[in-house]
Amino acid sequence: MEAGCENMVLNSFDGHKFPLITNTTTRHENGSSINEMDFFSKSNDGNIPLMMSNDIHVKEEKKEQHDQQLQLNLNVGNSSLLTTNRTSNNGGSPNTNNQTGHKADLVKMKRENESLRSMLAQVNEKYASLQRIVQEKIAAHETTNDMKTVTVEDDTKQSLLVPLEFKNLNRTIKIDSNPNTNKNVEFDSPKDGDQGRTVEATMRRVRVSVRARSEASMITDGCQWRKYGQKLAKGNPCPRAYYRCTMAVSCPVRKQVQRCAEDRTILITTYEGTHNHPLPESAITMASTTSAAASMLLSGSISSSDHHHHNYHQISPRSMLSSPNLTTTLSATAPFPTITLDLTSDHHDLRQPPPFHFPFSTNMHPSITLNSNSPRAVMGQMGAQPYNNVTKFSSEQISDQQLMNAAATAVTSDPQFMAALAAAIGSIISHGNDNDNDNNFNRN
DNA sequence: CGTTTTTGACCAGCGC
DNA sequence: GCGCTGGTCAAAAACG
Repeated sequence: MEAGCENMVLNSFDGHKFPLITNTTTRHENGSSINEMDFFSKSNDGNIPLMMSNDIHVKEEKKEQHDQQLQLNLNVGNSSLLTTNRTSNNGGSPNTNNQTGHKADLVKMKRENESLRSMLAQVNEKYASLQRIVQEKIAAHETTNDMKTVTVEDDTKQSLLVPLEFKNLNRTIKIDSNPNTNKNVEFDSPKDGDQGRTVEATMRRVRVSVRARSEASMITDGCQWRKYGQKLAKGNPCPRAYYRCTMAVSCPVRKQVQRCAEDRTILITTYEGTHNHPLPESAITMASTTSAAASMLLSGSISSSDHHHHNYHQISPRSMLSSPNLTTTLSATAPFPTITLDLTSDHHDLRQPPPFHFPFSTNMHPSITLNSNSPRAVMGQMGAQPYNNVTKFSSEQISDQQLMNAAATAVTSDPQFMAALAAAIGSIISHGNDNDNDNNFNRN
């Protein structure tokens, strides 16, 4: 990855509110304690990741208002609270009226709570159902795809340790050897027969970048890291720090942390490699998110209509992993294939976190019309130099129905894509389940 | 004293 | 082949 914001990409959570960013303290440079932004962590008393918020909106698109039961808006609780807090100070209402009003409010709140529980239960049911489908698809896929079991010798074991983490790299490598099957991911394809080594190398080379606004020097992702180097990269006055995972002796995962040259409030964290050890719960969200991103990159779920002229992809804004305003850009022309999750936005940073949106609302698919007319606009977002090979999905050109259809097709046609999504969603949902009675997500 | 960070040196890949 | 750059190593320093 070049200095600055090259290969960067995606954009997300625009227009949404994150909960207050929590800062944890971590021993760091110069041995001093530094602030560490923790947007994938849990609250003190709950398990909701910070990517979720006090204002949780799990909604389907407006077009699906007939399915009101899926709408989940925990803001209702706030309104109830406000109602409850009304007092007789204004106008001096009689106590009897107050008591009656309070009782009515309590009843109303109770009903709302029941309603919310019901909605949450339904969401959970749907999620479980989807997960079952995912598992069935994966099982079916694995039995029919003989290529899948050959190249990664420890695939099963690794899946147990780190579910779905870069799981389909083997497929990518295999398919790379067959230009007819997967042209859309063009990187580091092995040209010899040394697949064991190339699998390892490729697993290490696939990168997932996370851009987030933070004054902290590092984001907390649940893993333990040891700094092993620092460099001044060309074109960026901010040094790039190199960390390796120390949760296991031989864990190959590295990460680079650097501030964006164009906007130093943006922290760019680039992950590389696959953990070879069980992850703590607090690390699963980040791991799942990054692995989902990488899986999409490697599975070929993302593709361009013009493979030969566009190998830089931006999926926007309603793609994987999250809010309707998330955009994701893939770079296959960079030295390593890189997908960047951009958690920054012009109007909302992590100090004003957006509400969580159920990521299944829409999706993307290779059949989605591409718009390659505005590469410079994309690069403007990326804060990088103009890049010739940019393909941009234009959400404005795609109707919600098209997106939904595309999503359905993508999900049913690509089990690995489903698995990747399920991993990301699963971690979020499971955390949410653990905490459905507590909406205080703030830490400290 | 063990662990972590710092930082200059070293190495590999790439372009010219 | 040479220089540039990114990435890693490892000895020294710092820290708890």
